[in-house]
Amino acid sequence: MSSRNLNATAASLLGFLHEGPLTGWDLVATAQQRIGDFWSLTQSQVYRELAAMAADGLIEAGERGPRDRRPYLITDAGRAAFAQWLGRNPDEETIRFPLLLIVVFGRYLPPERLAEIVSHHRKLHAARLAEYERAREQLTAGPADAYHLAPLDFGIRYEQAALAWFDALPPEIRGAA
Amino acid sequence: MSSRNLNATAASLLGFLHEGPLTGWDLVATAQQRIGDFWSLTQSQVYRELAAMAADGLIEAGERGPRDRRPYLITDAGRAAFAQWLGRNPDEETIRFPLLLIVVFGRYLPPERLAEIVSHHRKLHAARLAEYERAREQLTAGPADAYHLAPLDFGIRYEQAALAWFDALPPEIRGAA
DNA sequence: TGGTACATGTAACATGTTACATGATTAG
DNA sequence: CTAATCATGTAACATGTTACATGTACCA
Repeated sequence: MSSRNLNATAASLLGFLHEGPLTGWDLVATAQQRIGDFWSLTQSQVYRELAAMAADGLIEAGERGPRDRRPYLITDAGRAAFAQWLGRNPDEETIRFPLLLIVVFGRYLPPERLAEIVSHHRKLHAARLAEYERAREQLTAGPADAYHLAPLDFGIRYEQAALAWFDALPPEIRGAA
Repeated sequence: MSSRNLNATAASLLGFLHEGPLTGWDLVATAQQRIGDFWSLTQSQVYRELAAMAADGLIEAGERGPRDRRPYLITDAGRAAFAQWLGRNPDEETIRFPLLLIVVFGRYLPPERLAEIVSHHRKLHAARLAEYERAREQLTAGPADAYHLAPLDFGIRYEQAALAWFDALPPEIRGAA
């Protein structure tokens, strides 16, 4: 019961556990699929948070199943902690964009190399946009779920804005016309 | 000379030191102003990286000036390390967007509260857009500097996309019409 | 029967955050 | 003379990343 206060990663795990017991492994997969586009986490982190939350009484481990699967269930204390976290004003987003650092210091790089880096990243964004659009088709095929659609819609708008930015870059950065 | 390889934060400090010697304090201010919108760093981190880079021979401390100001100058090894870092393929950006977590779990929150949170964040984004636009006016007033303008342009497009997203949210999330 | 995917966990380290301690200089 | 700002730095801790160790079950 060390009772640190909940971070967003731990809180998200509690969120998923509202839908039923899940193992660490399942939680990693669920989180990557459902929030991975705007909230990254690793397997190590998940097991660490699960151990801490179990110690704090927010979750409880069930019996081990096949392959040592160990499902966790949320407790009433866990539900309360989640509700408390959810009602707080969330922090503003942080963006860490290494490519923009390269651009800022672009004068120190041979122009062709800069253009190559930029063009490579444009491709990555185009691919992500395509992926998001496929995901949206899948989501909108089933019953409407505004809460899942909204973040995806953000991703789509974000990638569209990014592509427009790439295309508007001046020749010093983007390379030959 | 422990020679870890350069992280983006340390590399950025080296980038700024190309323009002349700066103290830790100056570097914090410079970094926050020039790259703070897409690469956050704290004062603690800067002093830590400076100590590490000095130990690695990438920078050298000059004589202490008034108020114990301690300017650092980049060495040839530092310039080489920077060039090497700059030429690498940068990682993809990471976005950590707590508001989207709240939205994903929005079904567990009273609708008015969700709408309130969302509306508050919309205001923050509108304010950031206004700030960026002011900054762009200032930048475009002087001699054109594509390398600084480009990241700012990204910020503007990003905030515009964000605002459009807010305005397109369905009533379940955004609140009453 | 051998490879792949499933599953848990630890260790070590890098990075990021918050708070504090200390003192110098400047402006009012 | 006093408050604000400048300036350096440390300490403690939270979070994020990478690599590894161990073993299970399924499927071709």
